[in-house]
Amino acid sequence: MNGTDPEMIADGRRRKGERRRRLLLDAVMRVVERDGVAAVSQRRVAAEAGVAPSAVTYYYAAVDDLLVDALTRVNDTYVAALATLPDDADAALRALAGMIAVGPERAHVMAECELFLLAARRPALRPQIERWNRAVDAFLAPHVPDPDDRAGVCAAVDGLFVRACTEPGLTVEEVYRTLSRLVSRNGRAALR
Amino acid sequence: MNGTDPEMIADGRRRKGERRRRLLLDAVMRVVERDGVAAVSQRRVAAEAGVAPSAVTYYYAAVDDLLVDALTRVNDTYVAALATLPDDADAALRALAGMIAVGPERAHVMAECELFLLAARRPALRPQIERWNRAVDAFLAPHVPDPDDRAGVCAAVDGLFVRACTEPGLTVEEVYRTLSRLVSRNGRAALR
DNA sequence: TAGAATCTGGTGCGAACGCTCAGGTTTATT
DNA sequence: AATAAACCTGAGCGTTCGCACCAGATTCTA
Repeated sequence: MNGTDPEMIADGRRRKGERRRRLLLDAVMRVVERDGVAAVSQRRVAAEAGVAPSAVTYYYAAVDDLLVDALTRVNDTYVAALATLPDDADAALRALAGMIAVGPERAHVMAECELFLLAARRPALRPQIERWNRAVDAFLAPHVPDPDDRAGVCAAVDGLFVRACTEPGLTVEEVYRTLSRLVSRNGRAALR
Repeated sequence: MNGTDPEMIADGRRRKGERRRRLLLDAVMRVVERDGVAAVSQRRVAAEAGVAPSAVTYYYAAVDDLLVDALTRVNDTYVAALATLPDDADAALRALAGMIAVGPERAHVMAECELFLLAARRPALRPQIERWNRAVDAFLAPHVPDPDDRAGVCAAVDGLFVRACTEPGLTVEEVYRTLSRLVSRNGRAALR
């Protein structure tokens, strides 16, 4: 994320502004979770955050910018999470599966997916996509050395994210099983 | 698709109606292609089809129904296309890659992707998702016999669809390469 | 303490939205 | 020719939307 840690800002005015920004972004996420990206509007977010509609305009010139910022933040958390997964292949895959198949907390997963589709149309989000792709690729690199093999596993990770959106009942066990199969077939163990 | 072939309907009135319905659905696809699912509205579709706004309401009680119908049709074409792919593994994968990486004609690919995300919220679209998943699974079954291995390849297919949306420059060659790698690693050839 | 920067909430405009409805046109049936 | 069914439309109602504008409150700097 481009945002500096709010607590590190000296100026108390700006600090309050940053806090306010977070309030709005959290509200956006709640709206996305409940009604989807399409339902995100200036007024609705304001109502969700308990704030005057004009406050949204104050911090974001257009609602579109708000959306971009919110989805960027979601991507941040995922990229960061990928970077801190354990080194051990099995443990890492299990953790990744846990990130994908999260029953009730689907909001972030769906937001990440909607980010992908949104990026297909909005150039402003393209860098986020590339960041995500690079992060997945880097995470898999140690376990699936061959780039061509890795491309398939990367695609599968994306596909599993989508499936997690469409199938709320998807379990961590299922995702883990699929992932570990893929890695064992395409990864180190399969190399001759 | 539930719709009967319009040309087979005896009643000229209904036939005209069916033609009209197609006109609207084509307009929807054009709007989706240009501005995304979010931009689909009664008035916009009507304008795109060169029809009075009330005409949309006449054929579809709510715009949501229009969207469901349009996306269902897209899914129809994909499911049908999957069913008629050649038996030969290599030829089939090449054809599938051609379905995914279609440069300018991305509209249908994106529509299929948006269908997936929409279905995450609308129960009316759930059956379409399951139909798609079954179709992919059935297509891959001869080439990737083991169900657990197949799950990974299925996920990768979905992921490649998403990637085709976010990367307009994705080539058929790249997709084919990835797919054939996956199948050779997970499929018949890899079995012991 | 003065002044600048930041924040806040209220009001309102123009546009687009979904949807209803009364009534007119076309086509099929009898 | 008469009746009915299906098709089609223009006008319009009520709602929501994004955004602009601005007066006043708050907060920091000097």
